[in-house]
Amino acid sequence: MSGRRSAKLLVIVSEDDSRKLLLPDGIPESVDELVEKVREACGLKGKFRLQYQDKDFGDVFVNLTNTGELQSLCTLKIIPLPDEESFTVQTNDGTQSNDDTLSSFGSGDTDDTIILSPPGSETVSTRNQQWPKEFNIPRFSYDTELQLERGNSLFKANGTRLTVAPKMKSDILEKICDEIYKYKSYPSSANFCEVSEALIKKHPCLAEKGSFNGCYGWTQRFKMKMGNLRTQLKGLGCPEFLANSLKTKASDNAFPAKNVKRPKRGEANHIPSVPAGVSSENLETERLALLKEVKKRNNACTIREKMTKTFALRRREVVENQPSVQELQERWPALFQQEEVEPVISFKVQVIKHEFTVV
DNA sequence: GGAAGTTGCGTGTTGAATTT
DNA sequence: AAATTCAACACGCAACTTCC
Repeated sequence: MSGRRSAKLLVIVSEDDSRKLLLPDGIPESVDELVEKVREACGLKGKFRLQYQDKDFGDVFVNLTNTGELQSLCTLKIIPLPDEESFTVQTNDGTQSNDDTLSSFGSGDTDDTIILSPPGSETVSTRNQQWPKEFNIPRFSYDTELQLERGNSLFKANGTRLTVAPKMKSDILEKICDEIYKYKSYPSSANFCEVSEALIKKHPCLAEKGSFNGCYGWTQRFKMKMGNLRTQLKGLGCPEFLANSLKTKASDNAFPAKNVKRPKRGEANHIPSVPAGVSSENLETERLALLKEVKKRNNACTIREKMTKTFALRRREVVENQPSVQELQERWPALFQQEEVEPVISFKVQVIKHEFTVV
């Protein structure tokens, strides 16, 4: 049991905000009491749940249902929950902030599991944020913002809608698709719909007259812009899209899609970018080093670190070369160790759950 | 189970707007 | 005026869904 002895806990409020929580009366017996203590100490508003590091599962964060799991010096993580009121944090200087990082830090989801993010994994993939509950419309260029401001006040006054000039349209499409790309390269129709609804909610002067929801045209434009963006990125050699390219795989250039299976819906074929400052040669050296490390005992930490580092190289091999299991086993023996398999299974479960929430 | 219809994606192209 | 950019369109195809 938690006992009545004083306790100290580390509370991770957000990615770059961790705080020490002193509990002179010890760890409370109920989770609700503890939540209130954390809320008071950190100045939190809105709903959140707590997660603790579970020793049985290699210190991954697990939802806290019983304070008996805790001891002094344990680490707690705050997971903001979707709420009618937005989640806010009292910063150390007393001001309140609605921290954007929170939405990316916590899952912001109603799932009971967390996304496994081993240390340093954020450097492996450039896209580590889940699709937001409410899509944030980015700031456009000064020109566009000025016109929108005027347009919106005119719309308020007499319902006049703004006629969007081509330059302004380009600016809106580009900025929004850049924002979309932070989360997904293949958003669903529902995603596009959310984005265009968020756009006309923020800028009502952009609503369209003939459209059933006022933004169908924008939805179509975003779809096309994302398609054009993918083509553009593929042209620049972005491996994520080269892997999905039909033309590079087709023998018959006249009909590039002929006899070439497209990836199934939801299949990412994702190849993450190589971390900045790291070359493929470096990664190959790391792979060779890994071959030696797996032969040593009690070496899980080093292996995990090297496997994380070489994730991009491994994905490239799998997607581009489609090696057999045997080849993969020879080149990446650590991949078949229990420590590496478990996170993969967890991740797959996450992906499946995510697909269900999308559909 | 299979035919028919729908959706989503990549590709190539067009034409208007913009830049050089 | 020529070159470039980019939104938008048409098309072919595979994946997927619906209907019988």
